[in-house]
Formats: sequence, C-alpha cells, structure tokens
Amino acid sequence: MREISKQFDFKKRESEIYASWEAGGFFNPDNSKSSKKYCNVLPPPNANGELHLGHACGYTVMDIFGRYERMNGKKVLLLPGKDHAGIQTQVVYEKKIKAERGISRHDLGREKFYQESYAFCTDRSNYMRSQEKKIGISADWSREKFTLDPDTLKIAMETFVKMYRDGLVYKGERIINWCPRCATALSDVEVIHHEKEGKMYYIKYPIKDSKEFLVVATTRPETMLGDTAVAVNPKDKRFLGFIGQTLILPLQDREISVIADRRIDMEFGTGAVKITPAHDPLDWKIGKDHKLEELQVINEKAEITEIGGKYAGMDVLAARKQIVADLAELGLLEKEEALTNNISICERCKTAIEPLISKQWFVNVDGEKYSFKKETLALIKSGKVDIYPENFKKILINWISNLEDWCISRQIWWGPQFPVWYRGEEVYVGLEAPKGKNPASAAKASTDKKATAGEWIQDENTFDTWFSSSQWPYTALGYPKGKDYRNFYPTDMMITGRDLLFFWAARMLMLGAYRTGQTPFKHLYFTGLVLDKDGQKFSKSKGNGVDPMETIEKFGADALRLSLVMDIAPGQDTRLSEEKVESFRNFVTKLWNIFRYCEQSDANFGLVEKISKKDLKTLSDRWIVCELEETVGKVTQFMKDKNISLAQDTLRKFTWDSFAAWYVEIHKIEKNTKVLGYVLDRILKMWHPFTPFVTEEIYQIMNKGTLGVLGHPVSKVLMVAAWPKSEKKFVDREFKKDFRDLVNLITMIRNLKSSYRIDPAQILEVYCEGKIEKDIIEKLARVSITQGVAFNKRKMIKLSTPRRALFLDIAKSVDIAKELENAQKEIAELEGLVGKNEGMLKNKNFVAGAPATVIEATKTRIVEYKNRLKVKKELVKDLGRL
RNA sequence: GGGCGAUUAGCUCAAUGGCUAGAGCACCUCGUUUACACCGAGGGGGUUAUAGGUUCGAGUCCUAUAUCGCCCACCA
Repeated sequence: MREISKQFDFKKRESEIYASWEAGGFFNPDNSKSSKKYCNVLPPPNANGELHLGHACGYTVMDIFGRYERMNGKKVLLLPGKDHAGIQTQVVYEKKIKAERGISRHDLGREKFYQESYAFCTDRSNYMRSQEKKIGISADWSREKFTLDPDTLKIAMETFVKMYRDGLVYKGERIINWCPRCATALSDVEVIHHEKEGKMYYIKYPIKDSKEFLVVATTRPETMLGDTAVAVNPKDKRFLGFIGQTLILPLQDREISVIADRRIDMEFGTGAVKITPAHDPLDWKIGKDHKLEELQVINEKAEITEIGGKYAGMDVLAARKQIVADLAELGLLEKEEALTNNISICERCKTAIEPLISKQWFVNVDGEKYSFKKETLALIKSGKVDIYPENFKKILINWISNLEDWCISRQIWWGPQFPVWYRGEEVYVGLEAPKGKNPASAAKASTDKKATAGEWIQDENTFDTWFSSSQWPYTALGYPKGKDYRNFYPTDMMITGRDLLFFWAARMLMLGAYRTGQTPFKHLYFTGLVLDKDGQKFSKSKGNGVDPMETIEKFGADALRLSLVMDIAPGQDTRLSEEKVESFRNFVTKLWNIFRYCEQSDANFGLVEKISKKDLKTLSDRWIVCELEETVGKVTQFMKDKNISLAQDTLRKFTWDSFAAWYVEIHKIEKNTKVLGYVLDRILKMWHPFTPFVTEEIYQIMNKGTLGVLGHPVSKVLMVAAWPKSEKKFVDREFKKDFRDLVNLITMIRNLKSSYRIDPAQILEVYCEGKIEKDIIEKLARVSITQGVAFNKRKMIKLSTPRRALFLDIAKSVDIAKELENAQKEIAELEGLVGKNEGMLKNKNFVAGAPATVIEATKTRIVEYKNRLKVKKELVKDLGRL
C-alpha cells in the first residue's frame, strides 16, 4: 500500500501537473479528433503589469467551461493573448522611466520610446503567462497572440481601411475630451465623472450702454475669456427683453450678444449661461447652431492661450483664482456658492479633463452605408448571442441606442499608428505606405485636390486600444482565411468583467458584426468585480491588494479557483477574504482525504467506470448510487445553463454531506469496494473543471499514471476523460426514503445522547424486535443492539422512525417531562403541516392549477408527516406510561 | 435627470413561482470512533427592508416607499 500524505502537496504538484498537461499536448485542439468544437478566445489582459484577482476570476470561469466542454468530447480551443493597452501602458512605462532613470518619453523620442515599450510588454507578457499557468487555465499557448503581432494587427487595420471606404470613419474637428497629462484625446467611455465639492461663481456681465448687468453662473470662470455669447431660454420671461442685446465681456472688453436657446435650463443658476464654444460640449453645440466664434483660450497643457491676454501662460486653476480676484476687485463678482458638481477625469491617470476642439478621427456609428447602431441592435435582439446575466442585454441595448460618434485617435506614442498618409492636400488610406506618385491605385482615397510634390507623411495619431481589442475574436483567429477562423468562428464563449461592458463587449459586437457579418460569440458571460472583504475595490493606492499568486502559494490554485466562483451570480460583485479561500482549501483537503480513505480501505481498490445493478449489495450502495446519478444529472444541467455556482454547490453537498459523511462511514462497516470506486471516479470527473489539480493528481495515482509522457494512453488522463452521464436506471426514490429513515434513527440516538449529556462514547444497550442494520447503527450511533430476545418493553422508550424501531432502557436518565414537551411540540408542528398540505389538496383551485408533480409531492409529503406523527404519538403514549 | 442592481441568520452569500428559506464563516456544548482537528457529533440564531397587489401558492411576479451601491447624461 502506498503512503499518502494527509494533505495534497499543491505547492509541489500543481506546477508539475500543469507542465505534464502541457507536455502531453492536451491544451492544443489539433490533438483532438473530435468534430464537435468549442472555442473561447480569452480576453487579453494588458501586458504591462501582473495578474490580479479579477483576471484570476475570469480565467477560472473560462477554464471551467473549457474543461467541461473538453470532457464532453469537444475539440476545445482556449486562445490566450495579451493586449498592448495603449494609454495605460504608456502611463505605466512613463512612470517607470521617470522613477528609474529620471527621464520622460521626450528624452527618448518617439521611436526609442516605442521600442522600449514593446520590449517592456514582451517582458511583462512572459511574466503574466507564468501567472496564468499557475491558475491552471488549459489554454493553447502555442497559439498565443499579442494585439501588435503583425498578422493580428493587419486584420484590425484592414477594418479601418474598409470603414474608411464605407464612409464609417472620418477626420473632423469636434469638441473632445482632452487629458492634459496624457496629452491625448479620449473617447467618452474613457472619462470618469465623479462628484466633487466645488464653487459656483455668479458673475455680472455689464450690458452695453447701460448700468445694468446680466448675471451668469459658472463653475469654471476661467473659460469666460473665450465666451462668445450669453444664452437664455426663450421661454424665460425674466430675460425676454435681453435677447439680442449686447454685453461687454469683463476682463476682455469684448462685445458679445445675448442669444436664446431652448437647451438652457431655466431652473439652474441664474438662467443665463455664458457660452464658451471651444471649451464645453454643450456650448460647442450651441455655438455651432448659432454660428458663434470658437475662441480657444485653453491649450493642450491646460494653460491659458495668448487670447487670454494677461492670463496667458497660467494654468487653468491659477487663472481661475486670479480671474475671480480680478472680478471681485472690479465689483463684478456677485457671489460665490458652494456646490457639488460632476467633474471629469481621465480614466487612466485621474487628471482633470479639458474639453477642447480638436481634429480627430471618429467612427460614424450611424452611417448611410452601414449603421453600427442599427446592425448591432439587430444582432443583440436576434437572440444569436446569449447574455449572462440576461438583464445586461437591456443595458447594452440602451447604451448602443444612445451611441455618439466614437473618437478613435489618440496622440500617444504607444500603439499602432493610423494607416493614413498625407502629401500636401492628398490623403492616402491603406495598409502600406504609398510609394511613387500615384497612391490612388492602391486605394481610391485621395481628396480631389491635385498631388503636390513632397514626401508622404504618415498620420501621427495612434489608435484607441479598444479599436483593435474589439476585433480580438476574429483577429486572434486569423480572419478571414486562417484555419482557426474557419474552424472556430463564431466563437462559443466570451467571458469578461462587467466593467468592460461598454469599453469592450459592446464594441466587439459592433465590429464583429460589421467585419464578419456574424456575432463574434454565441454566449457572452459577465463576471462581477472581485472586491475585498469590506466591499472595497482593490487598488494600489488603498494598499488592499491581494496578489493571487500569494494566495495560490498559501492555499493552492484549486482553493483560489473555488473561492472565486462559488456563491457568485454572473455580473454580480463578490467579496473575497482569506477565510473564504481557507474554507475551500479545507474542501480540497476533504476531497483528498476521501481519496485517502478509499486507497487504504482495500488493497484492490481502483476507480470503476461502470457498474450494474448486481453490484449494488446493500441499501447504502443503492442509496449512494441513486444520489450520485441524480447529482450527475443536476450538475450537468447547471453546467449547460452556465450556472457554475449551483453546479458546484450541488457537487459539494453530495461529496461532503452524502458521500463522505454517510457512505464512507458505512463503508467502513460493510465494504463494497466497487461502488466506492465508482462514486469516486465520477466525483473526480465532475470536480475536475473546478479543481483540476487535485483531481488529476488523484486520478493519476489511481491509474498508476505517468501523465505527460509521450505515448501515454489519453484515456488515463482526467482532463480528457469523458464527463459522466446520469444513469437513470439507478435512480429510485424508495432507496432514498429508506436510507433517510436509517439516518433519522441514528440521528435520533445521537440527539438523545447530546440532550442528556450522555458521553457520546458510551455504548447504550438497545433492543430490537425485527431485522435492522445492526452493525451500521451500532457503530454510527454508538449503541449495542440485542436482537430478537424477549425484553420488557414497558420499561423502555421506543425510538422509532416509520420503518425502524429500537427500544432503549434509559428511562431513569431521561427527563420524561422534557421529552413529552418536545414530542408534543413536534406533534403540533407536524399537525400544522398536515393541515396545511391537506388544505391545499382540498382547494379546488390548487388541484386544478398546480402541475401533477406538485400534487403528487404534496400527497407523498402528507403520508410522510402522518407517519412521523404516528411515531411521535406512540412516543407520547410510552412516556406517559413510564 | 435617466437607467440598473442590491436589501434573506452576527458576517459573506445561495435558493428554475411549489418539500418546514439553505450553505460557508463566526458562535455555544461535546469528542484523540486510525481518511480528514484543514475533522466529527449536537445546538442556538430568520416577520426574506417596508406597505399594498397578482396567484391555489410569493424570498421569487407587479406597484409604490426607504436605504445602499453602480452605470449613463451637455445642469453651466
């Protein structure tokens, strides 16, 4: 017999097992002969840091489904990759060179900075890959992609060229979100709004040739330098006489007029709004409609421009302070009021956003030739993509319905540059830099103007990361001719965090539908955020970060996996604490010890794939197999429904509460090694997607396996073993009932001992008239049963369940009054239940309306209650006699 | 302002409209029955946020209300 340690040595074995899976080629779908396929192109994490718990959670879910499908005989591709993560990586790398070398990206220059960033990403990717492997994800690393890999990138760039030709991208001047620190434009979703205590300033604008003023309210007085109008609502009676009048803009001494616009809220501020078309999105729209001049008074470094006169060169906050002081001195500041208002900050670096007018590339989301809005909505509503949780569908539909043009150009250095070249007034859009004189032959994209002499110069802008990553499902698979694309697209599953709903998920649907004409995935599954035990987001600044690698080191990957997906609903946030991981580590140990018992119980013990009814010798055999087959059925259904949590819960209950707590205990008394081996075999298979390491280890030991050695029979590797099918022929409710009766009898004795403080180890003498599971009850309830002899029933109390009874001679130590009270309390409860259920059956509406199974269950229940009632009433009689 | 979600045991969370609402952790009592003290036996703990409604039947569906959270939005 082998010596097996008390705990699974996860520290040593997890990495070894992973390496042998890899060496065995089990992650590579090319090694599967199956014609059924399953594909999940894994979301590429940003290649600039390390794995956090959110990644670990996502990967676990992806791997659970991947392993489940593989065990169901499918050719499974989990395709890993990394994202270059434009702005974020640039921010991270700039910080790094600042800290380590005291330099900025400008000291390196664009080309050098790009090269170093690339090397940095490669380095981080290597590190992150090692972390991903520790979580146990069964991804095919031979196919790993990076968003900047030439072949992958080429496909994404082709999409841009196609969009250009279809009139779905344009370069235009619009007001955009500008991050002064990152020095780039941002899309709307990259801006975070949050409330902040601020001030509202009421400023008097003198009316020309009058001593009157019009008072405007603003939170950003510095923008007044660029005011080109004041607007009021045409319905606002207070200002009727002012419309069309001329005001003198303080500090600038410029004449501006009062205009009327319905978009002005009469309730807010004073009802009169200063209009700065160059620095506010609404003002920009109003300015366009009223043909107002756009004066840029704030530059891209968030400083006042020359137009700002004496304030030129000051940063906006300094300028604000000075302007307020100057206005006060001029007597033009009516008042200041405290106010909480929304401020906009950069998602990546948290710097305040400046709205600026800028020439940028935009996606036209509602073009004439193709409407991203309409097509994506149609796709979502078509039901071709299932969304978990379902209510996220509504959120998606709502977001897409209100979509505005998407700014995709960034002024950062890190990322793919636009495939656009200029020569004088000429514009060329194509994958390769134009050569020679006539670029129009490659793509008919030039403007009508004549080519001028000179070099072609590439557009300096880089792409919004999400433009390329939103194409990931088909770029990573090699659209349109790649073997993987043809085999696996549309993919089956996409799993991502709910925080990426708009950034990524919505846009994958948009671009996937546009480029491939299909949904990029059939199922879209959202995970919630992983929060700390106090419900706070993990963040470096809060210092509450939990490194998944440390957790794995301490508790094992299997335990971490379980704790990240147990008790979790899709899209719902979850809290993770060390205690939680610890409790799942305990479960892994339990699983291990069940195995350990099996190993030691019999020298001939082995896993058993198939049994027949003849192999079931005893009640407990029939019961455990019945429970097992029901569990297989339920777990399989939950997996099909993508309900991981319930699948795991069902499995855990069976494993711990049924198998370990009862069957294994009984097995010590009446051995049936074959059944034990059968149950363990199926448990291992069902647990495998959740806890791949410990289950594979047990399976290998049992099969004397040498996993990973070439030529080893694949059937002896758990990760490619077949997922069990529920054998309905073993399911029989009678066994369940009968066994429960036995359990109840044992529990009753344990209860009695506990409530009378009888040493649990003390063997009670009991008597029995007929047949009973003598050995089991004696061992598990710690009693000694004398069968079939005459004994004086009158002096004993009867411990009985509907099917079994024992007589116990402890009348002296039993508190009869208390027992009576308990029994009567129970009788009252049972009578109540019988009454309630009988009432249901008497109700014609219930009988007419409820399904037959429910009515049947109700009837069975009544019989059960009545049986128990009978037993209790007998007990009361007995107690009364004693 | 709009939308979404949450509210269930001390804590963290489950529960396809149908069995006496369940787990884990924590708590109390007891236990060295050799698989497991990372365990076992027993126990306490609930007006399912509130108020109505639909239904034979509601934690679950509907309508309000309250509290908390998230997302979106051009209130300067």
